[in-house]
Amino acid sequence: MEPIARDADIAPVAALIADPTRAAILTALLGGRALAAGELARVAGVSAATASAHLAKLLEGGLVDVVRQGRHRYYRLAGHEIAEVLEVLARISARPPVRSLRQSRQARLLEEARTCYDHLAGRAGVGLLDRLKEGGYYDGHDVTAAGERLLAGLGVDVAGARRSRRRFAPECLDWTERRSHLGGALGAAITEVLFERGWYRRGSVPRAVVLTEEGRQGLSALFRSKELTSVTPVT
Amino acid sequence: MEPIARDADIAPVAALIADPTRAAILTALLGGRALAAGELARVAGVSAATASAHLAKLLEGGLVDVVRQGRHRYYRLAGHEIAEVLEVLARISARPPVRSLRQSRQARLLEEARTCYDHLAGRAGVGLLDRLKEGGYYDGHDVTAAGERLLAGLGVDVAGARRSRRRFAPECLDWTERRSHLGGALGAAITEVLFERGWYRRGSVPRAVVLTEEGRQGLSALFRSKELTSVTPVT
DNA sequence: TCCACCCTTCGATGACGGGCGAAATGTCGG
DNA sequence: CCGACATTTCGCCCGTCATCGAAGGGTGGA
Repeated sequence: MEPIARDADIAPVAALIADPTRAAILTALLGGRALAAGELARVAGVSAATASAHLAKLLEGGLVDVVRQGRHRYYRLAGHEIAEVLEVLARISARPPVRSLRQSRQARLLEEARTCYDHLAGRAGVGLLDRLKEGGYYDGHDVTAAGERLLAGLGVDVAGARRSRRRFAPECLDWTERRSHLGGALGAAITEVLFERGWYRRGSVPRAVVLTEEGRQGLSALFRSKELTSVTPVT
Repeated sequence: MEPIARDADIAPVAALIADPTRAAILTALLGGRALAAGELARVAGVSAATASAHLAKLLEGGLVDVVRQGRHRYYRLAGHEIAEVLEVLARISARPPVRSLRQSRQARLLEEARTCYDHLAGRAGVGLLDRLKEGGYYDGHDVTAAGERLLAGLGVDVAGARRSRRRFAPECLDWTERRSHLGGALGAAITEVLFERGWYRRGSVPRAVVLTEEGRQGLSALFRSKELTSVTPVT
């Protein structure tokens, strides 16, 4: 890891993302889960052969990892840096017009709550950060003493996250809300706990997640104030 | 500015960056200055006709702005969001091997001090943030009272930066140093003053900047501690 | 052992896009 | 109004790459 060099050349990596099929694959993987090659082919709307060729290129370029399990090959993003690139690109990309009712429903689900690789995003993610700040649990770049207690009570391994080589608790601009949610090692650790507790579960739409009834109660008890997400349920 | 949509499609923007010639043009513009079409053609190593075609596409895609001045057309990045995308891409891109002595000199200059669109980066940028933190002028996401005084004394319009719609003072991972420098509205405001005072001036290499003798003295007086940059001059 | 299934490799096809030179457009200085 | 210069537009060539069907290679279940 010795930085020896002159200007990085960003063109090859950009070229990997530039193909619509590969972009669809990468976006699907932003959900954080590893998906099988066949699923990815279906999501991207191409034949298995085509998807396989694309996955080979993404692998070669270091954008994805693969884990072989029996006759399946599960692909996932190669790390959070890759997810960050995709998110930043999304911020400056036009959002295509809504074409169908189904798409607009999916859009609303994604805006409400989704994973950004390994941490919570969308209104839910932004709202969570707001509550942490309002309650004096987070001061903009670190957890306060009160926050340390709150998160320990939930079962979040704050010390472990702090030990990570990754940035601890950076704010991360949400591309739908245009406001910050919590990213980094802490954001990932908290999100992990939210899933373990069953407060959120993965939705049917690839990257979407949904607040469960336990989650609604747990979070409102935790913060004793307004709802974490908008009151109107997304249908 | 109503976010209505479903998933953004990142492929078109990525495709704009994916061409090596366009990537060279965009990277050159990361210096923050507006450059004429002819200069960009030379930098990218293509004919004027080719560069023009690329610039038209970048313009169409909203990645660059153009300002016409007489028979010249000066192109510049369309905003700091674009610069952020390029920086994040650079972080996950391989750095090509050094081919010549001239390139390795340029590489060292860029690693020492450069602009990242509108704020200071490289060892100089990272060092500046370190000094601000060490001196208790910056607490990780905002300026302290002491910092407010220090910067006011320099002539930095902190209040103006705070009023900006842009994020005020986010830390920004430097892709050569792999540590943070100061970005956002405040990073830009400070960098502007550093240039106005002649503490830094633009170097011959596109994005590089160099510390002047006044700058060395001014900064060391300001922080009364170690040098802001490494002691060995870059030759 | 054989079949069903998942995935990759192979070979062929077709389209998209970057490249240049030459000519056209526009701008400045006289 | 004219010649020098910056930039764009035009026409053409050519390489690259996405795509698919069919065949091949592994893996798991019966």
